[in-house]
Amino acid sequence: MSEDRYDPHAIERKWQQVWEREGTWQVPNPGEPGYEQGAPKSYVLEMLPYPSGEPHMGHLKNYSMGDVLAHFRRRNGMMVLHPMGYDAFGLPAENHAIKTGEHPAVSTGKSIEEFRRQFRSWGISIDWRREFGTHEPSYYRWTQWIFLELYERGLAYRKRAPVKWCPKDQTVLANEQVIDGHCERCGTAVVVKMLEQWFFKITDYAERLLEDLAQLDWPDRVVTMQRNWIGRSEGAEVAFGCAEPPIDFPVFTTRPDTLFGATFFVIAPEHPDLERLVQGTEHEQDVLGYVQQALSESVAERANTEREKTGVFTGRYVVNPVNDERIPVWVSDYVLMDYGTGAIMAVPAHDQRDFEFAKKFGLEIRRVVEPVEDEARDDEPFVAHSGEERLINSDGFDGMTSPEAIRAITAWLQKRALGGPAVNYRLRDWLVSRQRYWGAPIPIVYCERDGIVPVPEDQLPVLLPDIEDYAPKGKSPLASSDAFVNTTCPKCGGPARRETDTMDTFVDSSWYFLRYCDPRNDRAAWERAIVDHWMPVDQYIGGVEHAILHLMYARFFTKALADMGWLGFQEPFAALFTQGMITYEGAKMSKSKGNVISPSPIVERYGADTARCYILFLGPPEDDVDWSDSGVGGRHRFLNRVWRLDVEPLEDADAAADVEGDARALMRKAHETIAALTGDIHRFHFNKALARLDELVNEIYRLPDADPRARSFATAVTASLLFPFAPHLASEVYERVTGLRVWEQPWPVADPAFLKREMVQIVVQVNGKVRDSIEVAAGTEDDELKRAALERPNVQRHLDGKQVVREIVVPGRLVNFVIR
RNA sequence: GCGGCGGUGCUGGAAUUGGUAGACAGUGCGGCCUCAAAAGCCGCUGCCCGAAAGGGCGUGUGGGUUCGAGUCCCACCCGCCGCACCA
Repeated sequence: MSEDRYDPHAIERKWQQVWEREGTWQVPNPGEPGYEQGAPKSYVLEMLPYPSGEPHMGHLKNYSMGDVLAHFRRRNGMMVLHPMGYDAFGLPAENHAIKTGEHPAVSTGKSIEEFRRQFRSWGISIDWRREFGTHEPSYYRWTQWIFLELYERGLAYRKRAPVKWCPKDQTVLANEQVIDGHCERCGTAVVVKMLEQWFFKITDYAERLLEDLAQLDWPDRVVTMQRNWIGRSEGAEVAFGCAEPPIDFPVFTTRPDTLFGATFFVIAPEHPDLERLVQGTEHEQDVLGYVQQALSESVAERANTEREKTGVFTGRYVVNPVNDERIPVWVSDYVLMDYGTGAIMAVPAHDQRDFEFAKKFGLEIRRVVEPVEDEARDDEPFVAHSGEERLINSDGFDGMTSPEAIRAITAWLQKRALGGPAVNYRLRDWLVSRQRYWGAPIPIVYCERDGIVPVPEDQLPVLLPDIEDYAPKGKSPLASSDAFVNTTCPKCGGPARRETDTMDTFVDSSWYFLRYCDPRNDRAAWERAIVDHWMPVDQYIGGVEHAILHLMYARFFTKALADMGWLGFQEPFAALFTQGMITYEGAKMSKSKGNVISPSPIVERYGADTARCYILFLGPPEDDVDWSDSGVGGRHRFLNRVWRLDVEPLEDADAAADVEGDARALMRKAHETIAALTGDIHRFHFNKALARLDELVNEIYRLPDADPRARSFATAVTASLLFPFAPHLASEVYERVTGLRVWEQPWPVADPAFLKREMVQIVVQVNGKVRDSIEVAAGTEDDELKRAALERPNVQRHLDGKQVVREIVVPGRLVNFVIR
């Protein structure tokens, strides 16, 4: 085979045609023809791509990794589900439409076409029969159905609330889509607006989302991020009552032991009861003016902790339930509506922020917890909380330690129905309305008589209409389509208006992994038995940037749908691997920055096998790497060397069982490689796996005169192990050597008989420094080892007649002489 | 501030339990082949001393444990990531 050149394009075309023709990577559902009863299933899933432009290096890496695992698991006897689809709704396509007038469906369609073409050219082993885009009515029909299911159970609700608004994209955003006060998509500073919007009640699941993290085989840092995001904290809820007007203000605190130190009260500018509180008072104008100003500031400005505290007095007082003291109510933007109850008791002696506020406005600072030592100064708050401090100025609780007081005061409150133990979560409900065009319409109509009416299931999908003008105007572009908006009430038949907002695209991607199991079902979103068979995803692979958003939402959907009886499991992704990003010149690749590197020039020049191997050879897959093509040639050279291995056909796998000498060493190397590389794949050490194949191939080249049977065997092993990484070349080489199809062969198993070494190298140290090494038969006795070591001239020189005080022998490893 | 991760040649990286640091690759240099080039093949490529044999140093810094430390312990420095006026 050495005469002809390695022509990756011819080889890749050939094998892709075979797989295409034979449907090699299709996997049947249980009960369908070809389904192997009793074979373990494995669902290998890479996060679905957002189709914009063409694939970049990150996609190549993601799907190459997934493909290695899919192939590996198939050859280990598993039925592998390995599907592909497109997360096709979303802002970039819509913004493109605004700029060019090209309908998002058209630009998205083109992009999908290109993604599909390239994925196929990479030879990724996908069951293409299961492919879909989330923008297809046959898909979003069921997205809408899920919305209605959530609505029916009170998990989707409509509410007027302060929400994050992006002035550039002219749409609301979920909390999770606001990064450091800026829009996740376009980077514009986000502001707060009062709007009526649709929410999903993810907070009902906070505790379970937290608890079930324990059963997941996920990277620690992703689990930590989710835990932080859910933000569970234990404390107490305490009601502070206002007499005039009569309003109760509950607060959450983690420090009920400091209740006697509460000298004032602060509520957030967005607090729904604020207007009522100040109505008709002389402070009303001041307060409303302050609220106006606070709301006009960007979220980022407000989050700046360096800034001096601001606020105004409301003229009202609330009563501290532990001592009946009247304390003044202030409004300030340092209190967030997003956390707790939007109101706080201020304890300036023991909280940094309250302290700053009290200093600025001359409010009382009363210490109620005594420091253990005299470390606390009067010009700063005492916030330490080691458990040893004791209470003062707190009536019957004086002398208790903080932890004791927390329990005692909480119990005291509970007994009098003034409060009690409480758990607070940072997690907020998921805002899903978007005032944008390119998304799944929310399947709701508004009727003057019947109010909010869900679109009946048999009228789904609510189709996204074609429109002329996609430009955002502060409300959904769908609102300008009379034909869409005007409808009849499903209940009373009277005139009604459709909801014109669309759903956040994260809704689409919160259940796509379920649809892959049963993608052509037009009677239901899925059949439970089929989904229960494939799910959960056994190995999920994707970028760490989805650690919170997508992964939290998908978990929530799974739990909610399981509670409804549609699913028989609680967690969607049993194991997760987060790949590192491929940057270019230090920056994240993005179309807007124009620094996207496409894999296609490399595929065109060197072939897909080279591209796949190179992207996995770059380094540990979880690490970020800066793109450079400087090593592509090296991977291509390696594949070329595999191609040029000139060996005789291998009659059968045992042909080389009894070879001797160099051939024996080669056999051992082959078996060692099988053992080590198999472990590498289990641990996602793909770069190491490929390095081991380099070593094996180098060894075959180094021993041109070894028994041809051993060389053939080693070559077949190389092709077999290379297959998950470079499937086309590996198929070709394997077939030429063995006449067989490599993917139909079980994954090779190392033969322990070949792993045993008859000779081992023993390092000889003197005082822990390597001075020589000796080659001895494996299993040589310690005394014999020491004797052999002592004979070495270089060892002698270092011993130099000095006294050996200790001899350490590590079997199979080393001898160390300790001298004085 | 809180939480997490990391620091190894010129570069990407390797080194199960503490046991030959630098596998494998890239880059560079030298050689072979060739009319020439490409491709390929061979050798060298951590720093310092040495003709060589060999020796000294070396895994962010300082200390410790150990016969032996990239690996374990303590302190520190630097970098990256996540969260953050969280009550």
